[in-house]
Amino acid sequence: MRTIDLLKSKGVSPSQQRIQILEYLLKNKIHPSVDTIFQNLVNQIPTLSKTTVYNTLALLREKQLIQVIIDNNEIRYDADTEFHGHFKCLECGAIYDFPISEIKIDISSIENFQISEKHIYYTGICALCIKKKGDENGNKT
Amino acid sequence: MRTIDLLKSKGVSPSQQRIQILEYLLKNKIHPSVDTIFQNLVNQIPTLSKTTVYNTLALLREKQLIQVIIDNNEIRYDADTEFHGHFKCLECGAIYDFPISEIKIDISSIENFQISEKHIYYTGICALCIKKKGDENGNKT
DNA sequence: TCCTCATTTTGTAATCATTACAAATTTATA
DNA sequence: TATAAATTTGTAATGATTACAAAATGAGGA
Ligand SMILES: [Mn+2]
Ligand SMILES: [Mn+2]
Ligand SMILES: [Zn+2]
Ligand SMILES: [Zn+2]
Repeated sequence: MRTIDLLKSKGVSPSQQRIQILEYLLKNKIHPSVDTIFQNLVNQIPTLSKTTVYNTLALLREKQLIQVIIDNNEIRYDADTEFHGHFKCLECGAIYDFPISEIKIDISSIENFQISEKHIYYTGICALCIKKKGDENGNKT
Repeated sequence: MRTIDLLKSKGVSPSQQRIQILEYLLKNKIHPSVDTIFQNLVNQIPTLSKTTVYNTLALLREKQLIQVIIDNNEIRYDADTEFHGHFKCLECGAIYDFPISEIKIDISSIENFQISEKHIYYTGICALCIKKKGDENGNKT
């Protein structure tokens, strides 16, 4: 489905800014921050305002076209709304996806609760950064 | 174990501020924010500075005496460092615990990653707030 | 085509949690 | 007690997010 139709299907009128922001998220699965999105689109839309990025992301989230990743310092965004886990590398800042097939919880403590969002968020150091560190230590020239 | 000994066991010198902050977290399992902690302790320690609360919490976290709950607006703290899930009520702001016995993930995508923290964070509306809402609608006087 | 009104976008100022930092205080040690 | 190290404090700075009102856009009707 084209981005325009995706927006229309949720009753959102497809302005240039909205199309571009959603398209950026659909094409760049890097869980970008508001600032990353802004920096990458301001070339194509020179008049773009950061407020528009914030407003649009809030709207897209409301319409469940994107999800938000709770992060320590800044919020990051994801056009993949299927349930999956996220791993944030504390070294390079990258956020990786990982699939989750099942969670066993004793729901007795949150029985009758109405759940709207589920976040699985790991932190640590990614394989690339571990390797990089190893190389640095190995190369005692 | 007394709070003082708990601190000593991690090599942290037990100042009055540190004792009180950790003790507060141990006795009040409400996942308080920095501000809640500060407001509740400033009576006992009138000279207490919010910076000290921040510094102490960062130290206690480093020493793994407490864990941090990633939240949308503000960071919340938990002296229970055992792995468990958190549910935040979007209505009243309360954070509930729930036990997790097992998570099945396909680790192939994050193989060789070094994991340091695992967060399971749900949001929604708690049973109390659902009931409250129902009562309000039912009481059409 | 031009006008009008609703929607959307923009820019700036305000907010608010967190951090930086240097001075003041407390604590440990000799 | 004297001295140095560790800790705490208060204030200023930072930085992401939000509020808000003016400017731009765009669809529909005369
Ligand atoms: Mn993702
Ligand atoms: Mn907890
Ligand atoms: Zn990395
Ligand atoms: Zn509630």
